Amino acid sequence: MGIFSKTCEYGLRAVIFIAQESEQGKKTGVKEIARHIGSPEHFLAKILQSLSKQGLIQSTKGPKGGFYLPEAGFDTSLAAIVHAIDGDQLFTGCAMGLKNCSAKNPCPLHKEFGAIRNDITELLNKTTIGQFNQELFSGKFSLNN
Amino acid sequence: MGIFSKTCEYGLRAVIFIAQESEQGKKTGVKEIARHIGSPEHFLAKILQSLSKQGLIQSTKGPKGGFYLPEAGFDTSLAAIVHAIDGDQLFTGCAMGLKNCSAKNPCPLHKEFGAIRNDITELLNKTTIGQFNQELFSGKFSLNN
DNA sequence: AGAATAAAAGACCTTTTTGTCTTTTAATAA
DNA sequence: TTATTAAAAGACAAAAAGGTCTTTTATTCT
Repeated sequence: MGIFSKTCEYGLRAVIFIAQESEQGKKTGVKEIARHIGSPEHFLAKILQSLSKQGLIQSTKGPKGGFYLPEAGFDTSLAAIVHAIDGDQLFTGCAMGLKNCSAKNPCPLHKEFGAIRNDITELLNKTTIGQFNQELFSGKFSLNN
Repeated sequence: MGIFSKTCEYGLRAVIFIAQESEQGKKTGVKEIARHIGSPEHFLAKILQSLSKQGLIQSTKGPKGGFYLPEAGFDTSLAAIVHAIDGDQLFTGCAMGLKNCSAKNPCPLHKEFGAIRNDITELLNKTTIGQFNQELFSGKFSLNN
């Protein structure tokens, strides 16, 4: 597996896509989102329901309904999404899986991986959901295979 | 989940421990290794069998048998262990799970995560299995909870 | 040679992750 | 107010990861 779980990969791609649609005032249904990001439809529905319950995206039911980002949502960090789906393992866990690993009781990789973890955290914190819209519109960035 | 699979976490801890024992000319049985690194015994046995089959560690059966590192084994990189257990996903996979992600067809995180992946790869490549013995002996580093 | 030891091999089980399907609830529009 | 639409909810299933147990094979020591 990669850095993120599959669930998280789908979640990130979906929310970034939703941001793009939302910028044009559109709400988007699961079916269309799934098609655009290349994910299983019903599985994605679950993920989006969870993100919605956690307030990271919004939704309305019925005709003309779908998922969308509220104003403030564009500034949500990728870290918030990752945290909401994968928890804080990536941000705080020991690379070697030791529960009591710390500066006082370090695993052999504690220091070096700490630096890398900081880089990852920093990147995910500073990167917002809405910041890719331009490149996505122009086709420079891709969200599907 | 963390950066590595649980299997890989156990594998890394075990091989580093085996290196420490091997430096003193000792062979070590699964039972003792499992106890020292805090892993399930039979599960670890599978992992070590696999690493042994791949030539990263060695073993002999019977009384006075056990796992050990041959001379050259001390210079094996952590990357080699990770690769043997988790494959190359960590080193080459797209953060967002896109199969066709590349410089020509990048996902939104392609460039930034590429840099982080390079750091991880570099660290794992330059770090050898044998280089922690001193600190492990002195109790500065820990492999168990 | 025979007993004891320890890895190798493989069957099997449990939990988590990933994925599918159906029913219910809420919103809209005719 | 009824039909339609789309998310919410939840049951279910498949696959992968994680873990356990037993049998077989190789080695050593007596």
